[in-house]
Amino acid sequence: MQEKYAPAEIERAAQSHWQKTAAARAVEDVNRPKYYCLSMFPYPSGKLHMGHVRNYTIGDVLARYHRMLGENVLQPMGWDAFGMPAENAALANHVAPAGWTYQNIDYMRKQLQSLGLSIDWEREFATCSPAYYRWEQWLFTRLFEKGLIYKKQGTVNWDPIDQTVLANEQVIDGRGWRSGALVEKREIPMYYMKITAYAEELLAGLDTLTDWPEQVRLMQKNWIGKSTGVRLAFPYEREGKAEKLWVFTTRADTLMGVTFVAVAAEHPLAAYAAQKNPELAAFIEECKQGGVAEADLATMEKKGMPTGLTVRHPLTNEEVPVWVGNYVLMSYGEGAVMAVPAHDERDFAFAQKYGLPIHQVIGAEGETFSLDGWQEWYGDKQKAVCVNSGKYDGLAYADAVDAIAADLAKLDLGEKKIQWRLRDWGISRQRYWGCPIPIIHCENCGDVPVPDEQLPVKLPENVEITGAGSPLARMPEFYETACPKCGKPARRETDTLDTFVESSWYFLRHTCPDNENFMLDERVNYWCKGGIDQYIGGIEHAILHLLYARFFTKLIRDVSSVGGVHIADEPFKKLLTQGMVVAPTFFREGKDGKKQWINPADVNVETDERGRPARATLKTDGQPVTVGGIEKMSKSKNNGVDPQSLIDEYGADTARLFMMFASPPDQSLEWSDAGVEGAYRFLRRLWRATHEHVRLGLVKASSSSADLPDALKDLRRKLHQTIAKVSDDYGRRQQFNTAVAAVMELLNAYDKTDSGTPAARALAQEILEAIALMLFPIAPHIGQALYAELKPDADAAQTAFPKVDASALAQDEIEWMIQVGGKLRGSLKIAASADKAAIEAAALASEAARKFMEGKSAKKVIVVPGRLVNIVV
RNA sequence: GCCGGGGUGGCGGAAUCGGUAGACGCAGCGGAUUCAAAAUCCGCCGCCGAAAGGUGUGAGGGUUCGAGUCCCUCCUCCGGCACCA
Repeated sequence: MQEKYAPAEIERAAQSHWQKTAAARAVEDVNRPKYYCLSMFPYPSGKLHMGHVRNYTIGDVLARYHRMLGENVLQPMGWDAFGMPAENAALANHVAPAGWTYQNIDYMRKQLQSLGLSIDWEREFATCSPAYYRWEQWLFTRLFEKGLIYKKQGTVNWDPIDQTVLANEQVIDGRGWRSGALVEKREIPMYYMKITAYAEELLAGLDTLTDWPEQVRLMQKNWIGKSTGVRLAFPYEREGKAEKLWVFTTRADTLMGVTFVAVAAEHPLAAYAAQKNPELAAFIEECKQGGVAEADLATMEKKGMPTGLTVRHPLTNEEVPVWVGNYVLMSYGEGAVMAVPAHDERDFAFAQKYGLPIHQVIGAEGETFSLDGWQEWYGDKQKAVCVNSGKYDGLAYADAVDAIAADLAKLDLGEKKIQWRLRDWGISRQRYWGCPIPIIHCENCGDVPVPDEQLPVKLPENVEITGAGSPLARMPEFYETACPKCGKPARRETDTLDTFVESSWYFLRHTCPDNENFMLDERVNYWCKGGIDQYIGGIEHAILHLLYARFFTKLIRDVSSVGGVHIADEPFKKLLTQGMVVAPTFFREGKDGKKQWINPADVNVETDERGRPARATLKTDGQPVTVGGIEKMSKSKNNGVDPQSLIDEYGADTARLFMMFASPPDQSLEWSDAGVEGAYRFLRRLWRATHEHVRLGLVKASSSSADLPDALKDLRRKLHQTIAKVSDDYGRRQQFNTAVAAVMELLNAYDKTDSGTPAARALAQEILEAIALMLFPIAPHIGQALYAELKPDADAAQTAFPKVDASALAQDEIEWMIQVGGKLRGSLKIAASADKAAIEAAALASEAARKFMEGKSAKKVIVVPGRLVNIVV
């Protein structure tokens, strides 16, 4: 055995050994329990960052651990290869998005392989390959035929200078990121997926996902947002004709307090009123300014203008003025709301601003209402009752809603209704680097799906990106085609699909990536039975990606033409949401006011007393740069830290070990390489300990504590406690930092114990073998190498995880903590066989108790089994 | 604005079901080894205090024999908000 730990050498050897033995190759085998372990696939942005290392190391730890438990493990990898960054890179560097993407994939694959991940690379694919997206197009046409995909108008961000649609990310402070122009909302036709048809099932399914973090289930529940309320109408006359203005409310009990109605700027009634009202038309035009992101809409100043129109209150027939409000969302409910300023914060602020009346209709007997305290009347639905509401006075929330809904129903002006916050999913993108939408527009036949035999609709790969509009719309050779139905000249759709579509089903395709005839085959039945056993990915995907993936799983299940395969209701049985790796951001503002983001590696940073970056200068010119926030590592903020230098300097095992040791996986982690040295030191120390043992000669490992002297008995107990702890941390808890700490403690204890006797050498053999195997999931190369030295004929990658010897855990004495009045005052060793009375007596007689009870008698003695005794005086 | 999560020594973090706060590691300090350095090894290390002891988990309040953990109010940071992925 080599004396020095040489990571580069042993990592090369281990990786070539695993390749030779096909250690990570997954083969269907119905006789073994399967374990499909999947990490969210990366976008090929160029280089790995620390978030990737964290994500894929966690996945590999679980995959390797479960292999050691004897399960048939599948751990695949792919590339989420369509997306905006490729087009941005194309613009900046005059390269084709396809070439840029494939280059990135090649580089990042090498980086992943250098980490020693036990991935079955035979199942790799990139979503930008026609072999993958043809099945996405195929599914699109099936869903289109079933009406689960349909066309309607949608609102997008429009850059009037670049004449192009912008993503929300490309709208900065209401302006286009490249042109600087004020962004406008614009309505265009788009395809939508009817996710709302599955709202009820997506909500109910959350209750079955017991191995998902509660946090994620809660966020999805709130996102789907089921609320029960009343859809009701305010009647009015328009040019002599009776019309109804519909609104939705969850607070029908406040209907008698309505003092105005507000409609969205895009509402037809607003447009009608604006015809004879230039001022209102100007206001509606103003509302079009700015982007469509909800965070911006919700935080902007609430503005409104009266339309001059009135509607009639459905129950009192009183006139109610109609306003246009910029805070009313056309996309939720009816695009119109009834306003009850006395009992809604937003309505109250609006009424105050524009001098609209405020009528209290909720209260409690004997209490009075003042404008300052209006919130008190809103909050508690349980206690509140109707007041100033005529026949509804005295009714509590639920009764009032029922009574009012019943009266509205009699008038044909309303009914109870379930309302969802969830909206249908707009999947059209006016972009090039995505999956072409397989539709042909024919003047005679309308929107015709591309027939199966014409799939895939291939995306031309050699194109020039100009930043203005979609290149496909300028390529007659792409869009000029014939109608599949009537054969007349027709125009191919030039929009592409939202890239979330690719990531909504890739996990199924990994089971059968080579099938050229079907989207999926029976292999999916094996690997995905009961769902993918473990899914690992960033918490930032808690809602959108995970919801869309759940939705797609149900869609594919329900498309009967995907024959012979049985898809589970839910795709991911167990979910581990990784916390983000965050890092400080730095930037300089260019002459045009645009931010140029600078990588943390390129600046020198001064920190304040709280350790946060306060000032920074660019290394190349020594001049200051602006310090931004601490944010998740991303390409757009250029704050990703490349792990390659870490791997080059210390090896993959140290990088992996440090990443796992730095913090629990679900917690966000502010990147710092302080402490990498400690991980490396630990591996070196372990190497040295093993080398010393091997030098003295291999022996048979001990297997019992029966004849060991006390010191060795204690050490062997520590070993088996550690095996129990590490198994629990890998398996149930999925918390790897504490598993590493436990192994470190074991090595510390091992180092402190004398090792001369044959019994000690046998125990050393047992301990070192166990450490090599326990560390194998996290640091597989050194685990492989050390185990081979300790057991020359064995292969760690083919060896079971160490088992706990329960008899080694037995203890003669237990140390009890002694508390007096809840404060720790001492400790006491008592025989493990002592009963409760004996423990109480011993505690009361202890020196700590005597000293701190000050002669008072014990009022109560609390014994917490195996832990402490609290004497209450 | 809305939804979700976090805040514990100089730093990363531990404390798993309400029961020893600070495991493990980093940094620091003192020592050994060395011609010297690196590496390694030993010891110390929340704060106040000479000690006894007191105090301490973002702030304030509460429940409990006992609270980092449960409840209420607030501050602050991070993620998501439907076209970043």
